[in-house]
Amino acid sequence: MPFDKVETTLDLPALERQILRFWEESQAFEKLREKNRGKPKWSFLDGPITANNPMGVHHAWGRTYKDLFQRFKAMTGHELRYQNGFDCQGLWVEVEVEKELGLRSKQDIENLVPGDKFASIDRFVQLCKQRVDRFARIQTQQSIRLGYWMDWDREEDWHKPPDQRRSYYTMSEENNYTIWHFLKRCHQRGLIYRAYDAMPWCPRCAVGISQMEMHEGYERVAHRAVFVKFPLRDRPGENLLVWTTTPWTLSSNVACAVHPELTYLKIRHQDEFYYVAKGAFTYPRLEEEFRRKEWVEGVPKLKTVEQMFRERGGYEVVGEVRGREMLGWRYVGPFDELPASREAYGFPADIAEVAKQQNWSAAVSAQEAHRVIAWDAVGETEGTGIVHIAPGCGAEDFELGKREKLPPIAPLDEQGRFLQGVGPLTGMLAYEPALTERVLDWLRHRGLLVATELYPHNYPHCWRCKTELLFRLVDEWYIRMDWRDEIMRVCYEVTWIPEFGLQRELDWLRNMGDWMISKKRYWGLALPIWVCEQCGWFDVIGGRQELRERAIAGWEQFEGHSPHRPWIDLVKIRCERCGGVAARIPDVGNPWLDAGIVPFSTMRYNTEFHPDDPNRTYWRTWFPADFITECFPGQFRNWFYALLAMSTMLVQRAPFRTLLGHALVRDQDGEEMHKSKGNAIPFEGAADEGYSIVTKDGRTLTCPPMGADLIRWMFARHNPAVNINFGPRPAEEIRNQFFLKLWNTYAFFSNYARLDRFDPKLPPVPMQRRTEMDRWILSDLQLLIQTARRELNRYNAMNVCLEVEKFVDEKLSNWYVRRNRRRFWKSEASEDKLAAYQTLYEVLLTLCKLLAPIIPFTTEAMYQNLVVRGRGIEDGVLPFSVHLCDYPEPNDALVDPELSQDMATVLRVVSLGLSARNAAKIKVRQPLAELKIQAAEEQVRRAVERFREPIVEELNVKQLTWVPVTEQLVTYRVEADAKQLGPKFGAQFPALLKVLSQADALQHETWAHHLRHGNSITVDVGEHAITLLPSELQIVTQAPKGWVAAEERGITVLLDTRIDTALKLEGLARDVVRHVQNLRKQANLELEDRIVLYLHAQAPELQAALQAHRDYIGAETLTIRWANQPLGNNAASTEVKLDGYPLRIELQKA
RNA sequence: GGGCGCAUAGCUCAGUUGGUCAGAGCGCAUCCCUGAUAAGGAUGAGGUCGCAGGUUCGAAUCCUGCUGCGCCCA
Repeated sequence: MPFDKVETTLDLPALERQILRFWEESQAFEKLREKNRGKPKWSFLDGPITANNPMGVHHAWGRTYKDLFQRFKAMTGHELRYQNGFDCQGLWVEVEVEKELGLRSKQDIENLVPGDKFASIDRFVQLCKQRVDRFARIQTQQSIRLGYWMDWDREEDWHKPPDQRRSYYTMSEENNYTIWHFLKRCHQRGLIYRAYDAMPWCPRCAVGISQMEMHEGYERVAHRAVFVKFPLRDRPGENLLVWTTTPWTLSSNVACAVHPELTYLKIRHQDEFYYVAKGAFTYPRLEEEFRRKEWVEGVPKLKTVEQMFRERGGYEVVGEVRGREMLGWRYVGPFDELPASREAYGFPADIAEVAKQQNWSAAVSAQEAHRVIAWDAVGETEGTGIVHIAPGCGAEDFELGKREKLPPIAPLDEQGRFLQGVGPLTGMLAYEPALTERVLDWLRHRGLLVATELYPHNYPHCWRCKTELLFRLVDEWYIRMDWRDEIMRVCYEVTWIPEFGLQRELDWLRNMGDWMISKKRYWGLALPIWVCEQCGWFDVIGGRQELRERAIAGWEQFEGHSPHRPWIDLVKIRCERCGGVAARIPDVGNPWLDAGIVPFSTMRYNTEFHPDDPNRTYWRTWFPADFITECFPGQFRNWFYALLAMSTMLVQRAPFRTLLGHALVRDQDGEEMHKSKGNAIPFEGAADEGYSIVTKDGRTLTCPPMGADLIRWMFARHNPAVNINFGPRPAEEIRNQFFLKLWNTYAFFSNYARLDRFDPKLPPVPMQRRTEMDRWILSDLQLLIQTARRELNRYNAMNVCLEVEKFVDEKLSNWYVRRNRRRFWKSEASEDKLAAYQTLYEVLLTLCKLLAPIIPFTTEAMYQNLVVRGRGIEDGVLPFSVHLCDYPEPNDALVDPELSQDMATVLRVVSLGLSARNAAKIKVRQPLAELKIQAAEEQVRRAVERFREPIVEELNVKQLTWVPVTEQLVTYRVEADAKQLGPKFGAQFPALLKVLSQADALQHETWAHHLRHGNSITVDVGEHAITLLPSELQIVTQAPKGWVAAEERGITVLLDTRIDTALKLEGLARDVVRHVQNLRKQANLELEDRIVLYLHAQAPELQAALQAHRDYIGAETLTIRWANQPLGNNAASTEVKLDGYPLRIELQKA
């Protein structure tokens, strides 16, 4: 069974496609599951990926970890679940479906089937499900391409409902009903409540935006800001000067706030008086931003308030008043004549009703309530220091309103359109420019408008559709989180990687508000809250069975549908308070509920769905998960939070034991990846198809595919706590630095083993009869196995990869193979050659298994050749795939610490020798007579004696001499650092130099000795004794004439640089060999081809070299016949120059 | 304003029981190799390990304060 020939040009994507077919045909994954069935369990819980778009390359980071640790656990003999998860429900899917259909509003959605809201919602929800299915399929294919082994859905599975598929889907019935169970538990503890708040609202999506979502949508825009006067009621001719960037909210003004401790100016301007904060009056607003160009194109610099008054005819400061003295002043609001300002408890009526019930407001209208109130948050750096308060149009305003018992005016419907009762604004959209103009007209007509300006600021936009947000007073449902201490306790059960994860999670838990769980949308968890329209009673339903039992209407129509809108909305239950009919609230749920329940919903916790396992045996087996891993930014308040909160509520335990968080993927220059910037990399592009990116300087760069293994390695070798800079440049680096070295070492082995018909099944050469080099590489290999096992068990892939890179590069490729090439090249079979093959074979095979979890394709390809082709598995001893192998165990008998240490020393000595050659500018091909080595440590001597031969060969010297420390090898001189000492001593410096240069050798040695021990020296210059610091002097090593020295950390080497004729000729011969080899290659000869060679030179020196080293040249170049005459036209030929002398080379295959 | 994290060579980053740890890669310089070849190798220059204190025989590593940056929260 010969080994296959291995090409040294590695086409990773092509190789991977081949391996994917092999796995598919050989059922490798299924065989692996069979192999591990019944073994100890290792429970991995997949965080669901949002099935809304194709995966980007950034998803591959987490998925690399997921796969590699699962594979590692499989190879160490564990049974796993291999269940992937898809996140299905939520606004993000809705928005994409809307885009596809060209829908612009909720009205459009509800009119998908014209005139039939129920059918429209049904259709929309179906389309959302279909989109999820579409992208779940795509992501499945992509994940398979990454080499991610999971129990993926197959063709037949896609036709089944989500509950019956292999992956889990958060839209499944079991998932939704299990959340109901959780919410019911919350309700039983009295934690579910409904509350009103003035919250950010997207008028296009007609939905509330949570604080967290709002952070994602800030953009700098310029708004028309207005200065408006509010006439004071009991002070004729006097006005408050108010400023706002949202003129539409003036329609809902109820109060004005001042800071009680600020000083306010009273200003006379055109026979009227204005109040404005003293600091605000002259404050250079946004000057810093203007200077830093954090600005909006085309917007002029802002004026100070003072400047505006001056431009409008001047002003005069006539007095000062403290904010606290202004409290309670009553004023006339700009829209007081409209009905909305005249309703007691506020506007519109339903809000007023709530305000009355909840005691937010006194029994007054906005018009009656107008007054100056105190607020500590009022500042002087924007506006006028007098803040207009509209409790129906801002979160802080709403809080203030409740404190002051002010009636809220909430003038907008859910699309941001003004309701009836707001006069000329009625029917207009709050965010349309025409509305602002109408407000300005209204103010102008009444003489209230003092000035307008364009004001640039960061304003929140909808994170999905980019529409500017408004603030609306709406009711939402919440889970009260006053049981946060319970969750915090549970956090300590978890091993957090990185460790600071615990602190972050605790910090979030300490500071988070109540959990808003409702969204006024269509596609998502149907919140199981039924409300009585008569009396306001509500209850939470805990599952399908309970709903069926309590349904008084609609169950028949609903039955057979998943618990989604609109069907679930048909089911009514009995109000237990008044006996009326309770209907489900139309809201859908927060998607983090969907993802947070999965430790229960995917593990047969819900006995309604698993009547065959009433004691939850399965759940007890797999809960809690041993391991989860996700991208951490954001997840401390999202998935991790939801998991911990829900599990704490249900079972008072953490649902996972270890959490590995990783940071973000950036482009190769450290910039955030964005499709619009052109620097984002699609997954297929990186893995398989090639891709292009736009670089920092705007050029488009077309890049070849990396292959999945290269992607995986780049992620695996990175520190998970730090953002990764990902792109073609680092990919190329890693490819050359690691992949090609591993691959070419493997190719080297395979190709020679093939020629030699090496049989891996031969009895092993005993260790005592292997070379020290063999035993060394095997020893270090055991240490590598130890490291890999230890670090993977700690979920630290980076340490494994970095150690492996070092091993492959420094030890295996650049030392072991390089030093041992000739053992493989020898033509005769010998025990030494067999030992070399067996050693390298074991190293490569072990590396295969060691790395199989990280780079499953490359290692499989290597394994197929090394084992299946090269050894044969027909005896059934060895598995047919590397992934069915056991993970390597270190063999302590092969560990030899002394040997490892000695080899490390040898590498240092060689490096020193090369340094010396470099200093002498003599290339390694030129042999030299002698190398002397000196060191104090006995261990160095042992190492040098032990590895005399490789050192001699590597440094190409004829003789290696050990020199005891008692013998003087080099001399030291001390030289002044003129840059430091010149300025220090000035005119004295030349004298100092003279003293140093005239001191004798012994004196210099003594000084050097002191300095080397970090001590200062004292020098007499004229009549002064000068103290010199080690940093001010340099120690110069001086070698004897004809020698060159190098020294480092207690080891000194001395190289004889004198080249006599014999050495010269040998050097020339080596050059000849090199040129012949070059020509062989040009002639496309195979490694093993024998040749006829013709060499011709005129120069006597060259002739002498050819003659003296004829046998050597012949042996090196596989020459079996020497030609005395030129070989003619069929031969490959060339003319080269050696040391300036021409040499003619001709050769042909023998 | 509070929390968390980061700060090591021009760039990107390794460096956990505090003791040859001052490192790697890229870039740069000089050179080598030319059967790993649209690769590879060697050598070299380059850092007060953010700043200031403290603990210790000894600190890049532990503690405190400060500065700067990032993220989160208010």
